[in-house]
Amino acid sequence: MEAAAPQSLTRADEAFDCLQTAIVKGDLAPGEKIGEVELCARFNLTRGPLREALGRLESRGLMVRRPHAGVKVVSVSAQELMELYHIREVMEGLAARQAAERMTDQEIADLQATLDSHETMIEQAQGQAYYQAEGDYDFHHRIATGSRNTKLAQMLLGDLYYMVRMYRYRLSTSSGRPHRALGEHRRIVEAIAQRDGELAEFLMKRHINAARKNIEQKISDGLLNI
Amino acid sequence: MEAAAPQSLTRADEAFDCLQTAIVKGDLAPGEKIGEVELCARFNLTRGPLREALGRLESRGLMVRRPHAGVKVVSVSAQELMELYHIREVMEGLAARQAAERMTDQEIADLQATLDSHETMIEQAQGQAYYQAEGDYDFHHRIATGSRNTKLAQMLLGDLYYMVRMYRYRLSTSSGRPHRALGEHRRIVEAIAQRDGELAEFLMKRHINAARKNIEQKISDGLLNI
DNA sequence: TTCCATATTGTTGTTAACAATAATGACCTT
DNA sequence: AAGGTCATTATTGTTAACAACAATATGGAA
Repeated sequence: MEAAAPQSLTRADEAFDCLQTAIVKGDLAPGEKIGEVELCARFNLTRGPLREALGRLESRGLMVRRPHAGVKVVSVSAQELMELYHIREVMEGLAARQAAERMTDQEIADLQATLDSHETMIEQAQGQAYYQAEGDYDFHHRIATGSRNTKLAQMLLGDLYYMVRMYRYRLSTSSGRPHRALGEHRRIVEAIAQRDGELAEFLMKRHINAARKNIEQKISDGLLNI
Repeated sequence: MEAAAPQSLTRADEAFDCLQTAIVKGDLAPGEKIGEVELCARFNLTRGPLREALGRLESRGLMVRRPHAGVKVVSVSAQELMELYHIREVMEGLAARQAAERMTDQEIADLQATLDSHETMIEQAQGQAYYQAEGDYDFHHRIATGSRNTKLAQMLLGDLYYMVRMYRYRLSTSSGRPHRALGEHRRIVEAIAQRDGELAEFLMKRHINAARKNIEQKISDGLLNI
């Protein structure tokens, strides 16, 4: 399929993207044992690039692979999901602090404008939580890159977010508390605009902590079955 | 070479380990462009498993690979090394906090015993900083696994430590302040033994922060050329 | 009927040959 | 002489065939 071939992208990269999005979207169910040839057929690939992609996925913790026994999508327990949020809390706290020190004024202005558009989206389509989820992702994405900490951004964007998003799709948008989250986003950006790194870190940590407790609550109420 | 074939380990894993240690030890210089066939010859591999290992290394940020242009070991600037320490600070702080909550009494006792052996090592072989470096690695390794946070341990042990160790070898043991570091280790373990997570987190963050400033100082003094 | 051993089968791991692309050098033009 | 363009070459990316291993099913014995 060379319909949407962007640029000189290798087949292995293609395979990697395909599989990653498939996992995140839930097209490949966690725990499901899946053969290589079946994957090849499903994504129009050959085993060489597929294997390379599989290795990368495994290295990122999205798949587990026992020698000669096949691969399967990793299944994360509720407990492990909470652990992911604990990691996010400290790492994104750091990202917010460094972003407050390093983002350009232009970037901060753009970020504020983004929040405005998120607000109108939420008001217009209340209930359509999809935009909120995307907006939330966009917000955290910008903070991560704004930290100018290459490795930090790489770990957040390349590792953690994919695992979290994997559950976002299944839980149909994590929080369901769009207004409150947006308010918290605004306060974080205000702190960044004032170049108050400590405050930005504190607010970001509290923000993610709140999100974690929200999910924890839902799970204990039996509203979410992971 | 089946001289030291431990167990049913796939060739790709073998290749991955070989390359990773070669990078960490400095046998593969950063920035050096190296061909696949040359790597195959050097490590007695074929291109299939090598390629898979290369993909994993790239995904972990230890190598960069431009399509059709070859691979090269990533070269990290002094600034980026400092960023790694910032990340370690928050992540290992979290690890220490969770370790204080979750390590077994036995594990804590073992950890204390390990510190004792480190102390005798330092006293006996003052100057032989290698053991100190290994001991330091061992200490942080135990805390990471003791957190019972799978993903956190994976990120620390699988990603960050390798990049840091890569420079340890080049700088011939980072700190050169063994006694002070050991004292800090002791206080951290004390906090863990008392199940004081907050204190353990605080002490661990301060410990890594001190290590970072130590290196920063050496760099600004021109004692280290990265 | 249940348990174990064995052979089969289907899978993964590996290898080597093939094709495509980018780097390199020579030649021509300005 | 300097710059650019084109052909060559060497490297990477890909493919398909081969080998090895593990899971499974079948048959027999207790």
